Amino acid sequence: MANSETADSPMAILVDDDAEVRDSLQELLRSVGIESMSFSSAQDVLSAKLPSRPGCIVLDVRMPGLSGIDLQQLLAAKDIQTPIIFLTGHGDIAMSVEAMKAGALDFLTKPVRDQAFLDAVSTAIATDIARRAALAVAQKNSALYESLTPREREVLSFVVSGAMNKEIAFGLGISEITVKLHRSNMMKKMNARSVSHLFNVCQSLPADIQCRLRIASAAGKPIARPGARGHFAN
Amino acid sequence: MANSETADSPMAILVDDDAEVRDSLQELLRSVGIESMSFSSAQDVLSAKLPSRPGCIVLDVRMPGLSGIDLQQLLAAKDIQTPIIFLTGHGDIAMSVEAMKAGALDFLTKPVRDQAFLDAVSTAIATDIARRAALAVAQKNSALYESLTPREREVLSFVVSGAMNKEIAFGLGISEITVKLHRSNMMKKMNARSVSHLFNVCQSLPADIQCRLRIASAAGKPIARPGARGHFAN
DNA sequence: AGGCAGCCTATACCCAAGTCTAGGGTGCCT
DNA sequence: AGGCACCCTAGACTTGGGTATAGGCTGCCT
Repeated sequence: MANSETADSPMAILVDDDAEVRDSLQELLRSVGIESMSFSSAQDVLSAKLPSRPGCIVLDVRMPGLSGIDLQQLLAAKDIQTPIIFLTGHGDIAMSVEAMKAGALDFLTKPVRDQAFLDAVSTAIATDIARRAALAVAQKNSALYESLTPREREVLSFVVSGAMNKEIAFGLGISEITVKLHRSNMMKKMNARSVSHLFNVCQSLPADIQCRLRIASAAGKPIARPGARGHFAN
Repeated sequence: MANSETADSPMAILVDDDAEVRDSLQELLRSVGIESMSFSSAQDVLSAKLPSRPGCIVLDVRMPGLSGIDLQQLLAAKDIQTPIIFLTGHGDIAMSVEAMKAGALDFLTKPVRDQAFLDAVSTAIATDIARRAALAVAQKNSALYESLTPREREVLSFVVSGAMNKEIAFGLGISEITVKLHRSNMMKKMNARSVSHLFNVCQSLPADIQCRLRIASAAGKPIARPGARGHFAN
């Protein structure tokens, strides 16, 4: 039926060693219009090229070879953050708690009520759509940041920390006018019209870059300061 | 032993209907220098005045009257966000998953290994310390925000959205010079030296206030704009 | 050797932001 | 009626940020 949309329609990934389970779940998902693909082992998932579509991964825990829990960790190590739902007949509390702490979105037990399963999958897909949207923004902005020269990045650090041009100039040991140049170029590259916009762009930047920003700007210390520069005092 | 420190030392709260369990856990915690108080029912916790110290709540699930799960929800409703650890002999996977989804930090089963219990409590306490630190900052900044007049709050919204004074003036239907006045007063009250600092202050503001900011500033739209004002173009 | 990117500097000018002073209006509380 | 908080406005001025133009330096690639 619905097959023409290989684009961005959600895709559930089922991993279970029991073919019967896979088929019935796929059928169930198809009945509500959710496409799915299935694997019979964790290894198959790792070696397969997963589609870059919003979706979720439904994992059995006990399988020959790698367990579902193992796969969860391996996927995390590969930085694959597609939401994971566990679905198992052989689990215990400790296992479910570990899985949840490791970021699983849900942990269902077989036999599962159809509606409970569909709800979990829907929630997971919605989560993934939101996650991917945020990721897309982060990557776009990350590319902007990468286009900056070293100097421009230093200036950026100072700017987001609230330093004035003259402070930046002092901090970098260059003239204020040069700071203006770098700053101006940086703002253009970051596609920011004002400091506020710059902040918004920086906000949705990968965590590692944000760290670099804060560390670098530690020199330019902001925060408080009662009678700083004849401004507020008086 | 350690009793003189009623100040900010951590305090675990144990809730279990079994006096023997309570006593042995308290003893265990005392052995590693963690103070604790215990309750025999969920009702007692709700009616008691909980100490405002960093800590965690250790909850049995099955108790006469309100269950641990019930108590978790009631505490959440009362906006008490002290980390919760479940410790139960009568749980199932569904229950543990629901508890974890509802924000529980851990879900242990009796009999519990001493070390596992202590680890969970330590982690929870550390979490709470961090949470409370963040909360303290949020409350301080929230107080700053509350001290603003309605006009100043409107101006703040525009400022964080990157609007220029003249845009703010147009948006509010007042003169640019009045905007400067409000803006200046607002910056002083918010204890911010620059737009960047203002942003940092706003960042650590309660979520509800941040919402108000964004909604209000939706009028002043930021983002992109190729040839906006003769600046970049040319 | 020439071209290019990145870095630094300078002068000059414009505009946006912030301050100071000095007013006028409203509504609320005592 | 006076005091106060909040809101609005104006003119004159200072400072900070941004642009344009114009130049010199290094190092890398072709």
